[in-house]
Amino acid sequence: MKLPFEKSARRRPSRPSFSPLQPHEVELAEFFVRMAAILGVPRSVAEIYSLLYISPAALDFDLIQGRLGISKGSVSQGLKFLRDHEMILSVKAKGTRREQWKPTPSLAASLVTLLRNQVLPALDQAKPSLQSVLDQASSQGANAEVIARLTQLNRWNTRALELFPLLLPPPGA
Amino acid sequence: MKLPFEKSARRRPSRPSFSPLQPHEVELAEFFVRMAAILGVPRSVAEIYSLLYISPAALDFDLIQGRLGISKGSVSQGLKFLRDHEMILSVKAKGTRREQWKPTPSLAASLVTLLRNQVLPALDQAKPSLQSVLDQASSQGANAEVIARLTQLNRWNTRALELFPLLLPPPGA
DNA sequence: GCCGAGGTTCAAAATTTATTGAAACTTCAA
DNA sequence: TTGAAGTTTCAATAAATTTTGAACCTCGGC
Repeated sequence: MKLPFEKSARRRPSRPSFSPLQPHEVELAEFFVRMAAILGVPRSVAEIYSLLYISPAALDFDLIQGRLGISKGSVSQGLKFLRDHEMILSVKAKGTRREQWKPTPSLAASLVTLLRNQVLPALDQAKPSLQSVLDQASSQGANAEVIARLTQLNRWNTRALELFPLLLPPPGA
Repeated sequence: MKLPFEKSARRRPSRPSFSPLQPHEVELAEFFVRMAAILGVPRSVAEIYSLLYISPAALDFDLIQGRLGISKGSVSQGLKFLRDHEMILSVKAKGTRREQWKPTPSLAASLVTLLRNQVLPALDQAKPSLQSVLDQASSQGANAEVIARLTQLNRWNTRALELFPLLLPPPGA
């Protein structure tokens, strides 16, 4: 299961004609990559975020691709992921067609959004299942302790569904 | 990155001579598997936990292996993981050599332990790196906004390291 | 409309992670 | 001690996830 910190951090070469990552940029990327890994977010996504995070100005598609030395596909998918979770913003300078990306102001808010998006649908989808599991267990005359556990699990699920939206309202709420 | 809920839940046959999982047992397992996946915990581990969770009595190694239809190695590693994160307890009946397993009383506490064990070492290891990143950025006269971001990241890291132990004291504290 | 810069898609390839099972280890009972 | 039940290890294999890149969109300007 990817026990803590084996030989991580294999580096990629930047594309020629783009400046390679500086040591401190690499170090920060490694930090983000490790944190992201806990939530199963792929390295390329963490690298993109990290680069935006440490860059003074917003970056465009080509620069990201060039400096990180990853494929167009990865950049596109990575930016999509980050966009979807509201972790980055586009700052399109007018008169140009290219998008420029920078991190959303609050990393904390970004994390909450990410978590919400990962956890909420799972809880939501689970709701009927959990009830059904409890019903089946009851009707089969299950042990009292098991019933208690399942009841609690249900209660939690419901409570979490109620609480999460309060923690950080979804966009447009 | 394992986008939410594709075709998950491929089932495994129980070993012959062990009763196959009941529908409600399967349903609960699917719930745990999905939740676990968010934290990158493998399906076999979640299945083991789920089975213990819904079983009226503590289960031994063979029963777990038989009913889930997984290998000895997986059972052993799964139990080790769950043990290491204090999510299960052994209830060895005296006069017998076999261990019997059941879930720790509080699932909530188990989760906190799991998180602590995954996150804390990462934060801890990151501390010097983050400081160094900040130093390098400063000495290279980085943009004020970037410095602010990095400073904040450092602050968070430190605060998290201080707070986590309070949330749930490590065993033996 | 047409063109091309700017991005997206998605099947195939590369990589990472999980699972298996046979061999090795431990421990208790006799 | 010895023997074998009970468990762990770990190299090999299987499965899952990520990355790549070439083909394919899409939109704004001409």
